[in-house]
Formats: sequence, structure tokens, C-alpha cells
Amino acid sequence: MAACVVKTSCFPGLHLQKKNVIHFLCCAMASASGTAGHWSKGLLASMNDPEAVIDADEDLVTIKDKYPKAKFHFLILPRRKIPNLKSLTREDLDLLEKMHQKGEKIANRANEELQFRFGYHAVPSMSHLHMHVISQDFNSPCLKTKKHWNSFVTDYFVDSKAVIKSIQKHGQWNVNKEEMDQLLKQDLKCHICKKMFRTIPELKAHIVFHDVTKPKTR
DNA sequence: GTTCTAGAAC
DNA sequence: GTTCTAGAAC
Repeated sequence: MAACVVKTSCFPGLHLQKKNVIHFLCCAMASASGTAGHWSKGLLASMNDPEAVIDADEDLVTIKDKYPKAKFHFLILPRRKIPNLKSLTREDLDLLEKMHQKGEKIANRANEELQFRFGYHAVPSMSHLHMHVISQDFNSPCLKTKKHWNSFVTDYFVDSKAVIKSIQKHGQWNVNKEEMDQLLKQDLKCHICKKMFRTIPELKAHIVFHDVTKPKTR
């Protein structure tokens, strides 16, 4: 790997920012090792990254989300290649149930107190079907944009159980892409008390005061 | 999916 | 002047 060590001083006169240098080196190394790929294929790489994988069995691999949008944020992926929700059929129902059960197990292992949701983005950016397992605090520096927020608190986030029911009933999952795009643009609303906010920083300052632990049964 | 940044909003 | 967002990335 010695050949990969490149000092910026090797390029006098090139005033590249550190991030650009890192990006350049990563692309060069990925290209040299044959692992280069479009960003949308990144989950496949993560599935084979021991740093990312926290659980694996014969059907499913669980990874930490690379940019977690809450204190706990994991992705459950089937080993079998399934591109997206639209490609699901009744033959996948057993797998979908397993994904949900795995999600509950992973969530409890991570934190028994917090509320979690299990579900899919209606129109995901990353290829390869993946179920989000995300705690409902949404307290994370990686949550930065309106799109991030709305993708987890509006109907753009489809509960795992809703997908399973749809496949049982209709044998498929249908999505209106235009409708989903509109959801991502809607005004910022607290997922707990429905209060409206003008900016992401204001919303983030607000949500930390909500209790998102599971209701106590006594 | 993220990074970067121009210019809007304050 | 600073904060924040939205859109390009070849």
C-alpha cells in the first residue's frame, strides 16, 4: 500500500482542499483495486465491510448507517439481490417478515428504552433493498436537511408492516413518485407535537426535549 | 447518498 | 455580516 501514500507537497502550486485530496485519493485507490463504483452502489460495499456489519446470517446482513440520522440507525439488507420495493412479490413475504424480526432484535440489542421505527424510503437513493431501523430521537449531526427530516417523518417513510400488508393484499408495492417528491419538500413539522419550524436548526433544538422512550407498561 | 457553495433570508 | 438552504456535480 506504500504506493498509496501521497503527500500534497508532491503537487506544489496545487491548492486543493483536504476534502478534495481525500476524494481524489479514494477514487484513485478504488479504481486501482477494482472496487470503484457509483455512490448509489455503496450499500453493497458496506455489506462486505467488517467495520460496517454488526450482524449477519444466511439471509440478512445488518450494517450501521454510514451517516446515522439518529442515535441508533441501522440498515437490514437481504443477501439475495432485490433492487427495490417495486420488485417485491408474494414470494418475498417470508424474507420481509425475517427483515422485520431482525430489525426488532437489532433495535432491542442497541437500546431497549428508545422507540424505533422499521421501514423503507418510498424512493430510495441507494440501490439494493434496505430496511431502516432508526431510533425516534433524530438527534444526530448527520441530520442536516429538510429532505433528511421529511424522508423519516412523512409518509415517504413506509413502515415495514405496511409493505408486508400491501404485498399480501396486492402482490406488489405501488408508489406515486411525484407525490413522494412533494412530501420531501413540505414544511418542517415536529414528528411528536406537530409544531411547525422555519429552519432545521430550530427544529433540531426543539426535538431534543421530547421523550422518545417507549411507553412504560405497569 | 454527500459535498460544496452561491445567494437568499435574516 | 452571518446563518441557512437548495441545487449542481460531466
